[in-house]
Amino acid sequence: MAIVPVIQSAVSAQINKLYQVDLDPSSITVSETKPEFEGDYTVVLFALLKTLKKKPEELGNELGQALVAGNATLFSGFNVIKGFLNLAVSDSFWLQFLKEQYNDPQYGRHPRNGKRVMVEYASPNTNKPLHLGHLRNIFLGWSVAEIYKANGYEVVKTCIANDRGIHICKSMIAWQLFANGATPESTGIKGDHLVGDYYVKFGEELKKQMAPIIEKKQAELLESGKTPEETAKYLHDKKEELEKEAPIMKAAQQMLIDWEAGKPDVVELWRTMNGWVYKGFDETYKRIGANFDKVYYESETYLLGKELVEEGLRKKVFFLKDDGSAWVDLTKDGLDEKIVRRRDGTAVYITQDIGLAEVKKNEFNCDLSIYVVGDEQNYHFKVLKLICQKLGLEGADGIFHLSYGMVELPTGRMKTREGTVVDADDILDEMIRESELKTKEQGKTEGLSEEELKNLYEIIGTGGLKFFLVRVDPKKRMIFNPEESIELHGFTATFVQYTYARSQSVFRKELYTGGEIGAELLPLEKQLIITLERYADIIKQAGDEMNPSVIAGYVFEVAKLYNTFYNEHSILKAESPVKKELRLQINQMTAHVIKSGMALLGIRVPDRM
RNA sequence: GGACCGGUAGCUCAGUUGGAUAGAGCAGCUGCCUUCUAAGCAGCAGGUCAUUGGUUCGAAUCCAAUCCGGUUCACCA
Repeated sequence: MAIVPVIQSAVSAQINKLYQVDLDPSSITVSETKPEFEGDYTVVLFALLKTLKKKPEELGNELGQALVAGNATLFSGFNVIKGFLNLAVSDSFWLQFLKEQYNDPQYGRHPRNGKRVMVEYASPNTNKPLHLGHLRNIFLGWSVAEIYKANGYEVVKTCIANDRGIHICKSMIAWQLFANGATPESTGIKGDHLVGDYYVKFGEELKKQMAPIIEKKQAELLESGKTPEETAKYLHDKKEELEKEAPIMKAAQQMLIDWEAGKPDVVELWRTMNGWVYKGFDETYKRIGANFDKVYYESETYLLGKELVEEGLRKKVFFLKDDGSAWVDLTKDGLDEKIVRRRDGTAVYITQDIGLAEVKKNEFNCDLSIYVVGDEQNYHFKVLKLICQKLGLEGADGIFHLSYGMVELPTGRMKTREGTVVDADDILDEMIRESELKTKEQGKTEGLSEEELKNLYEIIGTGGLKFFLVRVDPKKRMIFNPEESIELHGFTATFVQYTYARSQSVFRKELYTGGEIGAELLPLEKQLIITLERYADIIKQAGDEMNPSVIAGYVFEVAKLYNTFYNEHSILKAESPVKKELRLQINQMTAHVIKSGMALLGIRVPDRM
């Protein structure tokens, strides 16, 4: 059992004994004592003063004495400063804890709880390669899934491939017009990039075709007496409408219609080009360790939800407007009216999502269904959950949108049009190249084979990127500074990995035996054990908050403290054999927690670097 | 205009149901390798916690208002 609840119970019990007052143990504030004070844990007394009708000093002293007397194996002393009761936990407690846990490979993980959770993440469009924003999504989603496993859940990782729609048709048209039959094989270009290139090509061609159309419209407007400002505004507002006049846009829209009609050559091309993209994605997924238990394809789900609209109309959750479109009124919930079926009878995005939510529930029956999607869709998911609840769908309450902020560059948002989008493969390559450079500079890898070296560069490079993207609170938008991301000092994966490698270098010389570890702890030894003790709690917190940055911060804290300890006390040249064994066990437990914590972030740690 | 999110050191970020003198990293400055890995350690310096008011033993944290930034409110996905 974790120590904080133990202390809370002890405090609660002593208060009951002393003052005959019943307090819920979890209501008692217990925190780690700040380093500038003596003691290990602090009970904050202020909140108790009123109910117990005591002065702070008085209560602190009475309670402190009772706690030490009543729990001799746990507490070794106390002091009271203002309203804070500082308790010293006896060394024997920590030594016992270390003895039991130092070599447990499952340490920190929680037992199975019988619950099942689905995590949907990544979910790319199939018309262009992955970029930095996807990476934040993927690292986050994958990590949250692992954190849920560590919290005792069974996890189903899913992905929805947005494989149909106007976006892919744009790539297809451009490919037909300009590619001369180019394929990934014939060009040597990775499939997702090749398809993406034609998506860009489409945009360029559209721009070309738009120039005369805009010019003509502009002349018309000015001639009809509009001011230049009015004209500019009109052109801006009606941009999309005007684009529909361009031949290449018309062709793309026709292609979408043909696709929905199942026109064989269109479907064939669609299949081929999506195939290239998937192959490209798979390569990227593989190098970053992303994986899915189940992939849904929008082309198979986009017609879902239509019966649910009928059902919603029957249940009066939805209503019809005069033109035949179906809506839901969410104004009472503080939102707006939202369309769920178009005038022409076709489903909209939200309708598909309602249908897919039902399919997911039927197929996997998860208690919780997490969607890792950017915060620009906050409104959408609020609506989705609300509609599912109103429809009375099973699992509606389990829908949770794990919303994360956009990744920006120091120069601002990434923009396709300005070519500032950071490509996932490019940035990974760069990180790995950089780690190779720095590793060679360090010159500590003598004796490793070519393959081991290549593996090492990858561990450091991809690990660095993952850590960088996952170390900040998901909710917040973050700034990606390329120079900072390849940094190897401070709050980085490399620092933590290096710390692990250090611990392993000790074990290459000598291993723990499981023998005697003595009866006393030096301050740094104790501090490290106290920090390691928090690991299970950290895993729980990260799960409750769906927040991997909790793990990242913790692992960094452990590494920092270990380095201080390592610098201050020699392990192999300890003062006595007992001390050596103690430190070897601390070394082992620290190494395990670092490795395990990093694994929850999808980051591997090397034995040497 | 409505809804939601954010504003903490020069920069990037932490800050547990409100608790002691608000913490890290980077950048800057000063020391420490004949030692288990210096990709490290120790130290110095750096703050109007956006602003104003309120709640109370106590507020970066809760409430209200204001300012600034972002997202969203499509018969797009």
